[in-house]
Amino acid sequence: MTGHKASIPADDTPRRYVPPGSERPRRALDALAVVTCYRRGQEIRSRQGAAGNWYRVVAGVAGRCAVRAGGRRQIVDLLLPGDFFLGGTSPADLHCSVEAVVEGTAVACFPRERVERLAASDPDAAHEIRCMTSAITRRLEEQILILGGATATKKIGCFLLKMAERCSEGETDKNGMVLPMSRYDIADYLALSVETVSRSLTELKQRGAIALVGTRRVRIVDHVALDDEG
Amino acid sequence: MTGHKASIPADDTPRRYVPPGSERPRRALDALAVVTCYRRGQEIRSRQGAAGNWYRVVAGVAGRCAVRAGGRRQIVDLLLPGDFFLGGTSPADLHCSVEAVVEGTAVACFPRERVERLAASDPDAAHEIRCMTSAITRRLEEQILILGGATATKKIGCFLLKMAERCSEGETDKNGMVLPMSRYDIADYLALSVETVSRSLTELKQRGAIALVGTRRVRIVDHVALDDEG
DNA sequence: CGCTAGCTTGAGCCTACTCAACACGGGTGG
DNA sequence: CCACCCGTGTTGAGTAGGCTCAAGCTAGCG
Repeated sequence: MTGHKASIPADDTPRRYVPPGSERPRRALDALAVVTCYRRGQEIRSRQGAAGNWYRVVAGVAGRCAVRAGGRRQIVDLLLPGDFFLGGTSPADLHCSVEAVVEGTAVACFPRERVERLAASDPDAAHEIRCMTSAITRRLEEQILILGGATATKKIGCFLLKMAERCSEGETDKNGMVLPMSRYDIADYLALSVETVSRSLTELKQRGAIALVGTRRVRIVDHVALDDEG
Repeated sequence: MTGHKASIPADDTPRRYVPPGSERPRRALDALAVVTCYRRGQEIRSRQGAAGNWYRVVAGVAGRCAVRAGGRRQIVDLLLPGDFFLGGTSPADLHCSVEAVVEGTAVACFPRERVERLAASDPDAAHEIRCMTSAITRRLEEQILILGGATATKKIGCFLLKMAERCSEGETDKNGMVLPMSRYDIADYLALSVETVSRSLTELKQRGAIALVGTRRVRIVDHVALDDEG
């Protein structure tokens, strides 16, 4: 497998982030947000009480990472802008952290107690929290289906479809989407080796299922060929 | 892979279940429960509105199953007594169902609207619901870690450890635990072939990491040997 | 210019899948 | 009772897919 050691970046402290004007507050929850900006590879963790805080990715990409025995990294959950996640409550014993996958990832933090209090007083907010958790569950289940896939090429295919659908807000796919992560990150996300990721992508390209512009930009040509049976 | 087609059992309708005396009502939620008993392989689905109901396994084992192109079954989430799950909100397009893994699996159903109403009025119940969802999330994340494991033997090892810890309530492991599922089910749960599951178990036995009594009863001898690096 | 990080490609090996055969136990029906 | 079947589990032989190791290639940057 990869064995891609978690790269420790320059350790300047995360700096407070000024929310851009395009991000308008939408819900009662947003009043609680504290947005912070992280460098690539930097660990995302609030300064106040570690456990149970809610987070939302505002920009960039984050990943919940576990490090296995042997130094292999696994990205358990990949978080794109708009995705919520719960910090601190890691899978049991496994050493698990959340880190920024791309430079300048901005993450909003919602302190646990304040969320709890808001949920207790505001039924709408409570309902929204339940929707957030069900979105998390759906992501994880889809990831399980991808990981259970038979071959590497099918894993990559499903991954690309899922990413296209998750990235599609913003720029519609005239020229395809930009993969927001390196081959190494994809490998750690799909439990493959980097070489296999690269080979599968070139195979899909030669098959005519996708088109690659540079290394990061992907345009999906044949959706059916990427689906579970290709 | 397995290709173990979902076996269709005799289709008598699920019959109402009389809760045994040992199950005392513990929470406000339990007042909403309707317990039903299912035969092995039978699909678990409430007669009233399909989507969004809460469930809890009372006895037996249930599994959230997806069927891939090619007929392969994958058990996305394995549910033991005490585990909650949310019905209906399947992973997107994939045809997904919940079915009883062992004969006589009893499942309590909590109708969606009533749970919602209870959550809106009772902060304690709302908090408990949040705990249930975080338990679901933890299960799924651990499953992702297992599926991302390098070799089949490590997958099986982690699976056995996890099962031992989840089954440990009740009979402590004097003579080990009883695996509540067939090799086929384990294969579909870990995305392996049945033969590989069988081979890995015998390998672990010969290595002295586990002891097998018959086919279903497993006693874990060397916990460390089963952990991620063996 | 050299360095590094990211990406690709090749060669060889090893693991897990496939196909196949067989053992075993519990049904069911003659 | 035995014969038979079916579901389950194990084991073997051969194959194919992915990992490892290794080399080379590009782009960005000091």
